[in-house]
Amino acid sequence: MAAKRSGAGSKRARAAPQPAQEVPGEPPLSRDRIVATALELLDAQGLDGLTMRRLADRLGSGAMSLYWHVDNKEEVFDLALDSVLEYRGPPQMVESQDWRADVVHMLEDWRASMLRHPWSASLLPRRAFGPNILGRLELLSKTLSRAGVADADLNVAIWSLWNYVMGATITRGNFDLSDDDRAAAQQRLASERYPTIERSRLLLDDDWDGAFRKGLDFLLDGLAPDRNFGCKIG
Amino acid sequence: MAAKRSGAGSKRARAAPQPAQEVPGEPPLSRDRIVATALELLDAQGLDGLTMRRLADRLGSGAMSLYWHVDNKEEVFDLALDSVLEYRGPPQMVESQDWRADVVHMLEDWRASMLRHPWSASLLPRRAFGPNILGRLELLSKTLSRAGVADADLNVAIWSLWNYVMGATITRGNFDLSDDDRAAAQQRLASERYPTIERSRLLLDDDWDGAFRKGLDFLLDGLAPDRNFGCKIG
DNA sequence: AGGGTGACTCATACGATGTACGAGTCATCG
DNA sequence: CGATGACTCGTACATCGTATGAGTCACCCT
Repeated sequence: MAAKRSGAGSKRARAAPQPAQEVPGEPPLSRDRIVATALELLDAQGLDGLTMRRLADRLGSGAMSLYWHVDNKEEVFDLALDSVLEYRGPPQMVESQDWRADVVHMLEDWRASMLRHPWSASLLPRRAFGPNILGRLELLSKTLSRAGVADADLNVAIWSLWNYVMGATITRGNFDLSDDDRAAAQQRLASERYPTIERSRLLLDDDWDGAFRKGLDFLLDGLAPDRNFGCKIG
Repeated sequence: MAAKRSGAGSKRARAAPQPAQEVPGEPPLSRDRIVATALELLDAQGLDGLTMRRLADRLGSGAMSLYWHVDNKEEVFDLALDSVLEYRGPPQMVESQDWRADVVHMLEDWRASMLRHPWSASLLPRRAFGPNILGRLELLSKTLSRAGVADADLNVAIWSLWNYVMGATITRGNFDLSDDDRAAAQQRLASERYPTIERSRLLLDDDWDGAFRKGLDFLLDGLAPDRNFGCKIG
């Protein structure tokens, strides 16, 4: 019985009449504490490292207690992911002159936030859009719109940037762990018929940040509404 | 004991002296049959639908028998993924005039191959590069290189395209299942502070293919070595 | 004062999963 | 005929997510 499952989330409510006396043990369980601890665990042990039992242990509680605050493990993932994506945007970009720099900054911050927690990249492609993602998309939209992108092109622009950032981040997030793997793979190339990528040392290229930035520039060149920005010096 | 784990894969060898007499039951277990059946299962039931026991059942064998042909479940995923990415390239593109059309065709085929098996998108970002992926990357490299992309820019170009295709495919693959989810999410936008993406109906936009193509065009505009291709009429 | 209510915790248990282990079958070759 | 090695598979184990329902305790109403 109990309240459980009222509306969308799971419980909550009740103002704050906590008796304040459990100084010795642990503070009371709460959604926020669960999410914070899940983050720790994920950072320390990766995606598979997060289990409800381990999480509960770290919180000093029984495994099943978590389910009062959270519907299921999926929700823990969703919350952890969204918490990674929190954006403390530029304090005042109300009327920035350089929309392009703003966009680049936003997207680089986005990517950096996720790379700080490598598990988050593999987690992102899930249907739940948390408020923080939506916030980022909103800000991006607003910026592009204000920069002069026609409404008809807005969605294409946003999805293109999204795709690019997502792909770059996911790829990067799943790659840097395997340094010798990459070397091994690259070696395998030599013995078979992949001459071009073998020669360009594609799998060994380490300048992820630079490549991200350059590719983003290309994309923005294409998307730029002001076309004389679109033609770089070449 | 047994051979198990010799070199890289697991066994193989032995020419073909099969006695040919099990016509009634099932053909003998084999790596290929395992992968093919795994594909069926994945297509039918999704990522979580694939379990070693179910796979074995479908093959008419015991669960543990699989492990003779395959190291572990991970390897089944890797093989299934690579099999999805098989590329029957354009028969003769030895000296195609229109490299750009070639690239677009390759990338659209890539995306389409994965979308035909929606589970594959979430699976791709793993460190193992199968031969088919490498083959696609090689072909892409060769095409770009032949089109005049400088060696120094090759890797950036490839990774940019990779990122874009990956992001687009993963996003799409995880989205089309949730049609009302998207409607619900879009509705949620209205009640909160996301005016721009609410107005552009970002989450309801259904023209994935068109958006993919347009964004790709933008990217290629940026990447094009021939810069007068880079400036569209716009 | 006493009983009820609802918020919260947790022990136990269930059904699944991946796979280690080792015994089994059988064709082949010495 | 005995050995070898390819291959199959029953059993068992640890671990997982979570359903169920009993337990604790603060609070409110009468």
